[in-house]
Amino acid sequence: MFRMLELCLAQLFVVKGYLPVSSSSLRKAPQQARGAQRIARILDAAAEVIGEVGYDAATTVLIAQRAHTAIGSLYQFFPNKDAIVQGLLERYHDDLRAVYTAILTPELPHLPLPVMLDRIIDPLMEFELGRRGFMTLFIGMPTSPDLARPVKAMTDEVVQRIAGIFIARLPGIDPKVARRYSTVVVHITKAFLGMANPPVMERADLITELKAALLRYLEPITGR
Amino acid sequence: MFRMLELCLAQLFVVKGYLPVSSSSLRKAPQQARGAQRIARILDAAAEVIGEVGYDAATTVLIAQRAHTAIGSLYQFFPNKDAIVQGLLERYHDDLRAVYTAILTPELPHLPLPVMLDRIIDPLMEFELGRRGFMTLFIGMPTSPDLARPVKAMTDEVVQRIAGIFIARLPGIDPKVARRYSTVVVHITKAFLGMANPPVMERADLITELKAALLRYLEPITGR
Amino acid sequence: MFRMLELCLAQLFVVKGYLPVSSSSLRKAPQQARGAQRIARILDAAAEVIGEVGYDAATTVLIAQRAHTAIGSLYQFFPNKDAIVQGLLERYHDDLRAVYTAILTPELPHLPLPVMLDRIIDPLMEFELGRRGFMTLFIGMPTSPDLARPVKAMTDEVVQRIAGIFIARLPGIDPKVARRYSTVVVHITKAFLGMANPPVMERADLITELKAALLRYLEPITGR
Amino acid sequence: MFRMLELCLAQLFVVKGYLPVSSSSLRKAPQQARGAQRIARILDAAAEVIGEVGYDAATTVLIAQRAHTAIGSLYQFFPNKDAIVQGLLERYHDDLRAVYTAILTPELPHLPLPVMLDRIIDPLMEFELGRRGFMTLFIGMPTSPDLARPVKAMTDEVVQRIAGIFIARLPGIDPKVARRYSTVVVHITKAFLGMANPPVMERADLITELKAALLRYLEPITGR
DNA sequence: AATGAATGAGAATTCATTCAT
DNA sequence: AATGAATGAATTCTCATTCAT
Repeated sequence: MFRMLELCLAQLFVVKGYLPVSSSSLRKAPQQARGAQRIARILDAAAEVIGEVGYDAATTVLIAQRAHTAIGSLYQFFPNKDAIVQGLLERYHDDLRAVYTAILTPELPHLPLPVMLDRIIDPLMEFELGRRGFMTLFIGMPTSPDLARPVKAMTDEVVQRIAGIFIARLPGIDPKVARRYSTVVVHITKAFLGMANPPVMERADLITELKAALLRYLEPITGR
Repeated sequence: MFRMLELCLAQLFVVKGYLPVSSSSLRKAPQQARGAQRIARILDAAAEVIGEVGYDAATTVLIAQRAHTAIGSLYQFFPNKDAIVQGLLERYHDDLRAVYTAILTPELPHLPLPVMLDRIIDPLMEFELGRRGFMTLFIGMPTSPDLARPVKAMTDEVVQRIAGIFIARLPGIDPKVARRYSTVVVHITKAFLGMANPPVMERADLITELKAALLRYLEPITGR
Repeated sequence: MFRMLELCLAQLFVVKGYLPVSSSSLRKAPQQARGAQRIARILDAAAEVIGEVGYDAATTVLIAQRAHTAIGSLYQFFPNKDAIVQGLLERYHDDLRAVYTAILTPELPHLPLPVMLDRIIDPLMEFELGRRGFMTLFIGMPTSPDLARPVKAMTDEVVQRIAGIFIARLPGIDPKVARRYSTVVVHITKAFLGMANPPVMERADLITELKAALLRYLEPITGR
Repeated sequence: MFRMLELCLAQLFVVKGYLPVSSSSLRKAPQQARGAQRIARILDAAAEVIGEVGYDAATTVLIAQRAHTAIGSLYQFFPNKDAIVQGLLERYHDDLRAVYTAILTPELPHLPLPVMLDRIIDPLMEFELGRRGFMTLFIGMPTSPDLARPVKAMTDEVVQRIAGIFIARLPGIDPKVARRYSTVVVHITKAFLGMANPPVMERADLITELKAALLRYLEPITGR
């Protein structure tokens, strides 16, 4: 009887909650559909809770409650608390890769700079602003090395892709220099993301100013 | 006997550790010089420990040990853990105010932009890069509202001062717009600070690029 | 498809695993041959796991996995964890009875003491040294009363049988005294078993010394 | 007020509870008399509880309650549950050493065998039968390697000392052989200890039979 | 009957804070 | 005032057992 309700709720969540593609942080792969849904619900709950109170204050019990799950179920799939966050980061990472795949068309590096920035920043902002848990983890540099590593890996990958755009646009550029510019671009973007979470500026202004800052920073480097 | 040694050590620390000017976070004002030194030592220790392991992992016992103090003594001065960090932030705030007082000379707003930026950024960077505890707290947006408040207050004050420079430089500017530019400048600077702590770039490059980014961002706004 | 494989595996195990004669610890008697095999597999698995990690660390899930069975199936046959061990002990008890039946021939009490000891100790040692799970349970005096009871019952039965040999050999002996000697013999034997598991002595020496100790202890009592 | 009572109780316990000599398992050495008493009380409680329910079922909360102490206090001195048992074993080991020092007089190896056994077994039995926790740990071969190690070390030491007696008594004996006999003696003694805990025999009979068994086992080896 | 996900009481351990000395 | 032992609520994680499929 409650089971029915639970299943219906699971259906509602299914748009939001889905199985992470790469599941290396899981204790075991779920063998029933129920399990996959529950994993997704736990990750959604973790994202919410972490977004609200931060990593340390996000207790496993709190996450389980938010996921309408028993604490034991949580540990059936995730070996420990860190693994939950790793799972979350993996999911974000996969999502992010999907966004990049859509952004990085062959003609992108050769577009006029303002257009190129629009093409990059708009989908990225839409992606990131919709995920409070993501921002908390991605911006707030976690202290545990097990968590810092995937966050750094994710950042590095983004830096590498942006550097790739520069290299395609300016074939003669020293790759190290390209990485340096890319690093700056990524961190400035992170900074603007940080302005959105406890919002210190109108969101429209935020995006306008981010584009302005990046445009002016890059113009002397890449040309219009 | 140990007391003697302790006092001598306190003397050595006295350049670094000193009593915060405003002591609203203290349980009571220290009655003796020894007490003031102890408070300073505790704040130093807290800064170190937080810089090393982050706020949550910085236990009160760890801080007390680092300060060569008994945990009971710590609680004699600070009512709880948050108060220690508040005290730390107050002290940072006071330090920062001192730096600003030195920076904000009447002629500053009228200097050529690159010179102005040098005058602002160099002492600021020197100040901030020397304080790991500061960066951890100032960049990592603490989750507890009691801590988020002073951090926000501090950031707002900096934003206000920078906005003041813009207003002095461009008398007709809308103060709201000035604040917006100032907010951007401050957050970009924060982002570059974040690149220093687990260092992702040479420190010299960091400062060069920060100045470049701000210079180009501000040039169209303030003129050279 | 997997079922086929499972049945084949069950066949392979069938020499080792068989249904316990007395099945008082079972939730219900298995209705099909498959069920009996499954019970045997579970008991085999329990013996292995308990022999390896001890009773407390032998989780029901571990036992089920080792038995290539779902945890739910395990609970279909055994009402709880203790019942598994009780079933194991029952099986051991039955095995032990079989060994004794073979040992206790009518002429046994009248053989020369060294021959009698050979006839008793050799098959007993062979039986016991081959069953790590047995030794763990039988020597390590379980704390739970539900488990201590069958272990005690088993020990008592062995004591009784050995006492019976003494009484047959020395018709005038006080049965209480016979029991006392028997108790000593059984516990000394247990002690030597304990030396085998994390081995503290060559197995050959072990048996030699056990026989020597018992021979010398019993000689003055029973005569050669 | 409660403190007074507590201190009085501590006085009562002081004959039983005392600071372990070697305190390698402690998290930190107690710096106040209160702390030393509490450590002793915790060890006493652990011995009782383990003696009653065994190691696994002896929860830290149960031990703390029995010691009239908060769980936190327990962990102030002992880093984890294993360390409590290690501390207990250390204390037993020290006690045992004291007993041996009293037993092992220079003339011991040269006394008539029955007298020698009396001199060894009587104080040893008195020591061991008074300590249920000791027996549980010493006889029941713990599964955790961290606990098995000290138990083994203790057993080895006893074996070594007994072997020393044999070597002193029979100067030409192969030390390896002496060790073997000693091992047998120690394990037989352990077996008789095991008969005392859930008692299977009158204590007087127990000691009589132990002496008989050892006397007859050793007579052919060491002579009367 | 078989499967394995779900449940939640209970275990070990930590740490902010208090309190006796 | 200074010290550090004492406190216990809170946290992470386990595992025997149940239940939906």
